Amino acid sequence: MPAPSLSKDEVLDRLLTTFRDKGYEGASLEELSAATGLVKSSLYHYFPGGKEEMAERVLAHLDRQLATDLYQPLRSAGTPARKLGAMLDTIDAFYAGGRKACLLERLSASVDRTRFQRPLRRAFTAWVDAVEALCLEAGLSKAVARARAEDVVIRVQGALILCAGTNDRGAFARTIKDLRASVLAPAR
Amino acid sequence: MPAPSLSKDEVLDRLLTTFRDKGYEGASLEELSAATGLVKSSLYHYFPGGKEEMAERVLAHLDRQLATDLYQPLRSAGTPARKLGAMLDTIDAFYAGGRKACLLERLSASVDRTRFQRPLRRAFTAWVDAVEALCLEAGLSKAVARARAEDVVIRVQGALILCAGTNDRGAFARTIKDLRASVLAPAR
DNA sequence: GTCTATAATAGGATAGAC
DNA sequence: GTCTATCCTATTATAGAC
Repeated sequence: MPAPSLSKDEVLDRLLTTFRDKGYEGASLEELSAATGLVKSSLYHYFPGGKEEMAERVLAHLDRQLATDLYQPLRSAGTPARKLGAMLDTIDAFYAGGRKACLLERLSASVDRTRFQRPLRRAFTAWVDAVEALCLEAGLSKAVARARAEDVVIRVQGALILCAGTNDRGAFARTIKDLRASVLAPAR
Repeated sequence: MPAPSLSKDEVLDRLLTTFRDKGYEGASLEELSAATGLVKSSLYHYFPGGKEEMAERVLAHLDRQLATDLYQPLRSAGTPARKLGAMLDTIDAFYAGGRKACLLERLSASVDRTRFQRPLRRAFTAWVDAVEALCLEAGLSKAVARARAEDVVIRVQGALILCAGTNDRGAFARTIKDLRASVLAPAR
């Protein structure tokens, strides 16, 4: 009898993990197959467009996850400070304290990046926009809010790179800690 | 007659460009061959260890370049403020205002990254150390200097990611501008 | 929908002539 | 040192049975 297959979301989760860990070109169909338990031709059944379609669908999947887990809480009730803290907790957990890479970064660096340009831009912009709204809610000016929001994304991404490069998680922890204190601080 | 061959440094420069633009797994021998004008077996003559050795040697090449162009000026005569400005000018030019990726980031993200772990760590550490020394020279405390130095690398790397992801150079320009004003500022 | 089997090609690497 | 020619394997992708 056929093996119990994973739900679509679970398949996308596993593909996401593989793309994030190996990068787009580094993730072979063999590995994507092993990760999902689906043989190659089954993957083509779900994703007729092959690897590119897998990455695109994974990106859309991540977008939905982030909307639910990261952005939506920012728009809920609660003080800006508490919501910032919650977002940074989520980010810290999501990247396992700097141990895990970011899919957006991995796909931004892929050879086929132009194929993913639009969704990547959307994803990064959504993140910046959500933090900007939080900064505005906390009373910062439009210009400062935008800069602070961009800076959150920049420093999280940069810290992930430095951690991966030095094989030392310290920089990520310090960055998160610093962001907790600085993002909503009054403009000087 | 044999085509006039490139100097070793020129070969390494071209390989560097290819690895930086395509990433480690994205840079095929075909492309590395085209970039250098050397046929595949000629590349193996120079680099018997194949692609891995190419990347390692390119990394060492970059290390020498950075020592000369980025770190050495920081230790020369001049005020810390002027030297910071010069470093940021060099960085801005080196990454073409955010258009070009960073080789260190690309190799940190490669599947074979453990192979490059040691030189990558060395390279990132050298960069942080050089900026830290500048901060100390400017009178900042040891702890603040270290944090500021790490932050420079983190924000440059992060800004490159955000620019690549959003296809918009603005964030890189703003980051460089912000670093000019903030790196050596007195601790609050 | 899932599988086995296989095609078609690209990738990394080597042999050996000049 | 550089080339042509070739090998072997991995990779993407497809055909077709169940």
